Amino acid sequence: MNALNITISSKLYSKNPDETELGRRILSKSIALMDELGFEQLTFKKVAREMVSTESGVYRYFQNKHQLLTYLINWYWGWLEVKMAQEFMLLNSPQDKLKRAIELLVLPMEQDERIPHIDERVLQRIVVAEYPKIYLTKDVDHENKEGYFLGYKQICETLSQLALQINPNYPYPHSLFATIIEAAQSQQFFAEHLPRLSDSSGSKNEIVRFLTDMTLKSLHH
Amino acid sequence: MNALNITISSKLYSKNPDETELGRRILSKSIALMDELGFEQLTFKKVAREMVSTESGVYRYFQNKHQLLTYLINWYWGWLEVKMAQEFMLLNSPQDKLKRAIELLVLPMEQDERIPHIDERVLQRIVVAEYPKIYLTKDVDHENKEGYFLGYKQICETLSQLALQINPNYPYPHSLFATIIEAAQSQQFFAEHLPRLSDSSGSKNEIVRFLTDMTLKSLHH
DNA sequence: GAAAAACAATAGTAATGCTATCGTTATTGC
DNA sequence: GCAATAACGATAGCATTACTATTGTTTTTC
Repeated sequence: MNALNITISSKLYSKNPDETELGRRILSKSIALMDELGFEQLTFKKVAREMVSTESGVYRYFQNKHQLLTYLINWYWGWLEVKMAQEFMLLNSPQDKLKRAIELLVLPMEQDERIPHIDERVLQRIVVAEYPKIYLTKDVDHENKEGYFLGYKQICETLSQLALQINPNYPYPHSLFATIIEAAQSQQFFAEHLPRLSDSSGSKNEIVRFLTDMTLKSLHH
Repeated sequence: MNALNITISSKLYSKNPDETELGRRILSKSIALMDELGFEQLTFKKVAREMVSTESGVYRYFQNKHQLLTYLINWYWGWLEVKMAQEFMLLNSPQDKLKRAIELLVLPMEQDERIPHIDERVLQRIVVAEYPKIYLTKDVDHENKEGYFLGYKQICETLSQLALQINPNYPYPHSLFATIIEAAQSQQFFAEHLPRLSDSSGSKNEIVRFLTDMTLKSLHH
């Protein structure tokens, strides 16, 4: 738990990085480095150098960089969930809530000053660029039991419940929102790097419109 | 080019594996091993051992395992494209063609005896488990210029054209089919490993119905 | 039958992904 | 306030990985 009450499975770290200076420096520097180098080129040695500590220092908090990435991505989903809960209180219709949820998934977010060691905008870029790597692994079943993907599943469940308020007979709410959440990430990536896989080159608002259109039409009876 | 006229960018290999015995053995054994071990655990040394040759033998055909994976996945898209073209000739309405395309994306396919060194069903499993790794890289822009993703873009374009026959005013055909193609893969993965991100635990037909519903509703005006 | 290409075999190298040890410095409990 | 404990920094070590290079042998091609 931290300032924002984001819960992350304790299986996702050896020692909670949120509770110490050194841990928060690991988070801060590994977010910056992962964004710069990408997951494959990141090593704990480089993180250690950047934060002026040692490799073994990082290993005391995370077993390996895969666990670190999983932690960061779960942190992001947890944070998004909190944001959504806040914003939903200001809205009434489930349609409006879904629209707002899609905006939060895609549009860049402002930095939260209460958490200075995590740059949410950079973290969002990491999620876009790396998120499927946390589950596309031979260990997925084991890691799933350990709660590695709770953040993702939780946000999918929340949005599914909203969808059923619009159309209680819609048969695929989880598939729909897993697809929407994934598309929210991959369309951002495609718009930037593989524009022929997208119609929204440039504007993120175009992606929001596409996803909203797809969601509401799917739920229409 | 091979028996089926699948074209793959010559940047995707050092020496065309389709043209020699050794090359085809590399493809055959690396498909089996990648399926068994996963991309991360695969090494050229293991492939060499399996095919009774040497590491340097594999390096003569592919610069590294990332290029090998990209080759395999492009081969798959090319092959699917050929399949679709064949089946479309038997159908008239664009709706029927789209439905059939979605079935081909999801349902297991039969082995093509003309290509004994490639097991299409195993290759399909590899695509489900590994496909985003080929573009989620810091080299994506450079590799894109080299034609690393032509197979994916081509199939997306073909389906987009079909969609516009149904609704010429639909504004997001490429985004739609990039999303459908991705969801076809990820829903198979989720149904097996992360069932709370899917409503189709078990039957692939359920996934087909979900994707068809989403596609046709999206195109509805 | 010569030249060129493909292949097998082996060696070597820098980097990676850890694990282990050990002395020093903080923190905590009593 | 002091002992016990945990955290940290520094360093070493090791098996594996991801290549690159070399050299001799076989096969193909012209």
